[in-house]
Amino acid sequence: MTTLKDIAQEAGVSMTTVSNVINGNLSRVSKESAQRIEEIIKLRGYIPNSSARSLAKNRANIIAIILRGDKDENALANPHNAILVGKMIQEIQLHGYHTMINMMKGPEDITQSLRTWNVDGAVFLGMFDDEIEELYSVSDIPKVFIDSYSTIRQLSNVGIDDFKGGQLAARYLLSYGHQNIAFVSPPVLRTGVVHQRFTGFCSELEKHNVSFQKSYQFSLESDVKPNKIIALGRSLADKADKITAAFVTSDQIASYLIQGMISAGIRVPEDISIIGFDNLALCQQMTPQLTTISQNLEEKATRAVEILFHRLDSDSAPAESLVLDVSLVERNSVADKY
Amino acid sequence: MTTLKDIAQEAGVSMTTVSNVINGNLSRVSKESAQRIEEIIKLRGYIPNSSARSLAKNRANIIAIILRGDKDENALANPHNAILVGKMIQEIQLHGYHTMINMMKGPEDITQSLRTWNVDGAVFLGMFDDEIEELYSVSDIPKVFIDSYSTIRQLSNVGIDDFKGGQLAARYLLSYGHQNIAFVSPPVLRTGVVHQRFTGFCSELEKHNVSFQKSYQFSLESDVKPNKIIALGRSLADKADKITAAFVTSDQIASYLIQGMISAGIRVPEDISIIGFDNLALCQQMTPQLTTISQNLEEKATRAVEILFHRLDSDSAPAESLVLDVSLVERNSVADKY
DNA sequence: CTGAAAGCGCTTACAG
DNA sequence: CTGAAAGCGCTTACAG
Repeated sequence: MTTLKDIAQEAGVSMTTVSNVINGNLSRVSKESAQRIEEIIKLRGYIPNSSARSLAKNRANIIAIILRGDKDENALANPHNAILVGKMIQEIQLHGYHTMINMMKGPEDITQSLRTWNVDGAVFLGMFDDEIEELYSVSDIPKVFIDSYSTIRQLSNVGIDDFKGGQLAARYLLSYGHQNIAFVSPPVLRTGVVHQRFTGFCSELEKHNVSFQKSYQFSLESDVKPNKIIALGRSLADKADKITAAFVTSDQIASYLIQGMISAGIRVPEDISIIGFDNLALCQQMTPQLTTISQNLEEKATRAVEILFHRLDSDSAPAESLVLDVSLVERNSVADKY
Repeated sequence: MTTLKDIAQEAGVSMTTVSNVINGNLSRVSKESAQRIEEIIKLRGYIPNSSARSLAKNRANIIAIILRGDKDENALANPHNAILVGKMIQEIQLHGYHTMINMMKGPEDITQSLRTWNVDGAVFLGMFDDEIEELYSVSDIPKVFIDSYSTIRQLSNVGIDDFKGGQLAARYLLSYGHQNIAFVSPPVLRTGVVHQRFTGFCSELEKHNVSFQKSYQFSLESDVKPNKIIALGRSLADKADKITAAFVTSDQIASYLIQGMISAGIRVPEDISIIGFDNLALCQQMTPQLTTISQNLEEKATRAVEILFHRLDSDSAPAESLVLDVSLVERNSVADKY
């Protein structure tokens, strides 16, 4: 393996000089030396050893992406996460950094990975609010969160207007004459995201003097397995004489819910209208195509990385938080109340 | 930051001894020393510096996952890739290693990442056959490929029986009386996978004395955009008087194709039968639910990582290759020929 | 069972 | 514009 030392010897200069050209400090090197060194580097196929560099500089050129991974659940099987992660990797690469990925069980083992590699910064996905504080106390590298609601002051977060999303869904359904609307989601309390959507949804109903019935709220177990959702779809189908529409907080869940309804002989949207959330590709792959609240995942990813690098570039950079807009995308899963 | 040296001083022993207990060489340390050192490590929250270790040992405890990323395409937007990657990360973590992810443009920039970090091993996804050779020449760390068909001898690959997949699809369609069957896929030539499926498909037709018509083969541009697929679906719909079924080499493509057909007023499976490939969750989220050739992605991921670690554990380990089985999953997208 | 010391491949004041 | 040398935090023969 050829090292910096080899290059220096072959070029007849000191290691300092070689190091300077590698790091682009051309002001400290004569044009001729620089050129000669560049050539030799190319010729020998020299690649600097990042471990050595990281050790000397005390930083690694690595960004960590941390995914909340419940037990043996594959976090990337969720398209929402997969798209975010994929896009972030691309962006990180564009910045000339490397990406390390972790599925996190608890805050402890995360710090471990972060510190052991001198990771420069990290972005966290799907962290629960109570875990965030702990993360702050154990590690002081720049962090940005995606979709977290936390009371911590200095938190950098990129999220969407979940409250508005709930409002839009309610308003749209109301405009089609629906009053008896079910709300279907993962456990409301566990994440701020779902809670906000729920609150926005209810507030819009109230504004129109429609009261939301507690009994129309359906929270899935944290364990979101298709079978449970399909079963719920069937039981909603039984109530189709009362409930005429449902706001479902994710397209994924909506799709299975609809399958459950169909299998129970209920038609969407003729018998029950459904509106989803996310605007995944799935919406256009299913029948009926799904009306949904759209969020821009790619932008969410891009912005998160952008903010992280702002903070890396100057450690005095303030904590930025961003709330991206959402909008309603009309397709075929909502119809007039029968 | 507390270092190994700090621990050694506090424990009143040499760095050698501390290093030994950290690395589990307990045979070289007295029980008492070991215990005392462990305690101090815990107390101080000491975390070894991986860069330093990597530099000294010349290996990093990092596995790289390399994804083929066409230009600015998000490789993880494809569920097939996302599931594989997610599962591999989990497995790699279980082995106590860290995961680094790269979207690859060309073989050169990959070697760069691999070598600069002293990566221990790498798994490659979706590599084209011609790129593999180059990868072999530029880097000699253990590699395993997923779904590659290459003529290289010593290649470790985990794949599925694509040929059989094609056969199963053909046989099933034939059993429903279909003879005029379209074959829809990404460009056949570019990847061995699609080619094999096509060959298996044709061979089964031949066996039943049905000849496959060249004009029934539809290759999408390498640029697989939904709109193109939907357009193809519409044009297939026009031919529904001749073509009665289609074998589509991915569920993703099948779903859009069906949307195109539906929008053209053609029913699936009544007018045209469709069979997909992969058995993604999507199959159960769409209507009609998709009959497909099933492959076990999680196992593919697990096995790939397993093989990689075999080779890490003993460098004399032979190149293992694995061909996982496929099977047909019957759902509702295939019907008797009208 | 234990430790002194060289070495891994870089970077970075500092002096010139 | 250039270089000698210390230092980053570990591991590993080697000697005892």
